[in-house]
Amino acid sequence: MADGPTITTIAERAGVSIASVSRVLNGLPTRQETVRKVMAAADELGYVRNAVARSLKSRRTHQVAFAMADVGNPAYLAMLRQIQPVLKAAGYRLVLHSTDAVAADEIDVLHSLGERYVDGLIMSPLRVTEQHLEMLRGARAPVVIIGSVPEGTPVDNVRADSRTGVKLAVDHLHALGRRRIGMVNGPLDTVPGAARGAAYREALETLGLPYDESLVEIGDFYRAEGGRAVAELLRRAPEVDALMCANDLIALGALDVLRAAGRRVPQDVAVVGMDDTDLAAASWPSLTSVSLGSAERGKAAAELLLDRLRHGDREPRLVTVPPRLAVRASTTGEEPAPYRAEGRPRAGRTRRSGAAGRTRADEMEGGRS
Amino acid sequence: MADGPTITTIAERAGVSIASVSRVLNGLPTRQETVRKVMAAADELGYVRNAVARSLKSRRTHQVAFAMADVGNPAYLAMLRQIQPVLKAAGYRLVLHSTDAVAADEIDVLHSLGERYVDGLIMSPLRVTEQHLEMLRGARAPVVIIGSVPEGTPVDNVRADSRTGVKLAVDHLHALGRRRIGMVNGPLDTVPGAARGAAYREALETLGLPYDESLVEIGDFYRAEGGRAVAELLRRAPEVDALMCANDLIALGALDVLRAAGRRVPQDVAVVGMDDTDLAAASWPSLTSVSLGSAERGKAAAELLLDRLRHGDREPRLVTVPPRLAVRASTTGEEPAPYRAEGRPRAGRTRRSGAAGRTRADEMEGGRS
DNA sequence: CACATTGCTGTAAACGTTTACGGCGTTTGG
DNA sequence: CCAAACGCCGTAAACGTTTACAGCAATGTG
Repeated sequence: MADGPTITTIAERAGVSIASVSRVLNGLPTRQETVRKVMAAADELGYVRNAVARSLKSRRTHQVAFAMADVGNPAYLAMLRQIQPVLKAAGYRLVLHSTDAVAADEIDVLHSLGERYVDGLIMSPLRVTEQHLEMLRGARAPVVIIGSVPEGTPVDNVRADSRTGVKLAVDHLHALGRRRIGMVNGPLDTVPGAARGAAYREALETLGLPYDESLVEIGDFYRAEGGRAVAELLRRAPEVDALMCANDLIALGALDVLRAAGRRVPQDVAVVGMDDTDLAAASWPSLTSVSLGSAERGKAAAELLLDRLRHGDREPRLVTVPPRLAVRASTTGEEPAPYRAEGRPRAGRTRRSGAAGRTRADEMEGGRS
Repeated sequence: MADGPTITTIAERAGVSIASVSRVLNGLPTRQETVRKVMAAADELGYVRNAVARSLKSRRTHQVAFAMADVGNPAYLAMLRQIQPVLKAAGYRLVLHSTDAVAADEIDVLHSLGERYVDGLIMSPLRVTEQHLEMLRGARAPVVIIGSVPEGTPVDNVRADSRTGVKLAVDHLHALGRRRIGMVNGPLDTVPGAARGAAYREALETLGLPYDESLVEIGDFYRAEGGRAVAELLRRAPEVDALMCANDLIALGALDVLRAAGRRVPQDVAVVGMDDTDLAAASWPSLTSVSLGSAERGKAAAELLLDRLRHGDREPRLVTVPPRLAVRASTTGEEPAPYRAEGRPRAGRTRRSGAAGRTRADEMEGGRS
């Protein structure tokens, strides 16, 4: 790991000044002969530009930070998946922060913008406090917030429309004949929790259904907590015939508990998740889920930031991504068409009755087809 | 976004030299009075240290890169999830690269180490070519490879033991009475593809089972491709009674296609995945999967790198993470115990026979319980 | 009281670039 | 043939830090 070559090394070897080396390296007009010498020297030495020195001088790091609340959450990962290629294509590197859903960490990240190790930041805060706003107003680099931020805050903003999203889902359930539609939510003091809770209430109202507190249960945005909340809700309101879950993980927990309780999905209880993550398609029955456009939001955020980095002075912009309902089996019972069963489209399905329930491993004996 | 304060600004305001400011900021011995003045000035100006300048001088960026092959792959995400907190705790930032499984991008990342924008790199290459090795030998910063690298390469190395992993799975299937065990693999010119394919063959041999080419199908490490491969395999070898899938996504594709073909899992065909991702637990039937310890490997890699950053000259180290078989319903038919169905442990499950198959959405009418 | 020691501080150099500026040699125009 | 114009190039300053070194005042020692 011997000290790498610098433009000084190259200059010496090529017999020119460091200014010339720099000019050649940056493609500024230079005599052919000099270009040749410098290139040769650079090649022989295996020279690579020092990004740090370059950043110091140019005041551009070509790095962008993305602060996600939770590295485990598929919704944020969907954003990440879109953000990454957009930045890469534009020649930016991605610095990844995880704030573990704690506000102090989010503030830390905003504060650290002062260190100028990135040119901008994309952040998706779980809650937006007054302190957040204050830091945003004084931020030392452009910030894009994924989530909602009060009008007048000098940052670009990408929003989901969870209100419409929840309405889509509730309307769908209503159209399927469900009338006792419960909700399983995450904490109400988070931005998504509050928004989704309110939207649920509103959607019921629009449909003329009563808002019944016993049909609402608060847990957290994780599978186990979601399951627990559903168990509680089932105990309290056994007549529930549909569950609006505030995210897919909660919905998976719901499926677990419903299965254990012997309730059929969707015949007895229909289930809807939110975020339309990979898990929704993987589960069985596959999960009807409200897509809040995480991927699109990520992409939009990255593009807003890049644009802002190019034209620094623009007015702050607001982008709202419309929701979409991905209808799957957990409400309709209809599994989406699988891959063309190439070469084996034998019509009559060999479904047997007692498909589930055997338990001891050593009872198994593969029934050849 | 007015130009932020620098130590020069502070020095002027506090009436001291920049050297003193720096000393105070770094906690070097200084007169109380000076400390007070500097701190006051720094506070009033909202000073934050410029990380770039600091890095240039100190030759330490406090950044580490993680190059993953595919931001969508849950196995890499599991690594990421462990790497992130380890680095954060040690005061390092994480720069995330996605190489999209193309070798040239991996080489690029290795090359870019010369820019010295990170202190070290963790990389999980899909294949290790001669060019990789050459770059690794000349790398300008410490590298940890997750995957396998020939002995003598001067990098730390964290390996999974997929050979034992596959063996665990095949033995498990064999113990369940399966004798026609197929394999659905990814491309053989990738490191995991080659290793898993060979391990499968070897495991069969150990058990005295014949290696039958018609039971092996190559697709790619994704769900749709996996499904297609399984459809093909079913057509060719309908008697197959177990499928060893080279990762969980392929296994999900297998479940899709088996369901569509009316084969029951596990009664007709048992399915095993690899990587034990979140998807394995989410699917239904839940997926028996070989955990290759992605999380543990990520953690180990991060720790190796940090250690290397502290003691630069150490011998390269090799860590092998043992595999584990997560047994679930896709082989035993036994769903893992769900959450204690709090307050509703009604014993007899109300399983009905025709649980699946209704198709038209408007046929639905929630049967209240 | 002279001198060494101690404790703080400021000046300046360095990290590796980019870039404004001036100088020099060659070409061009009158 | 001289002056102006032009093309290249090198010197030096700057980006914002850290740190070696030297200077200086106050203290301690003989």
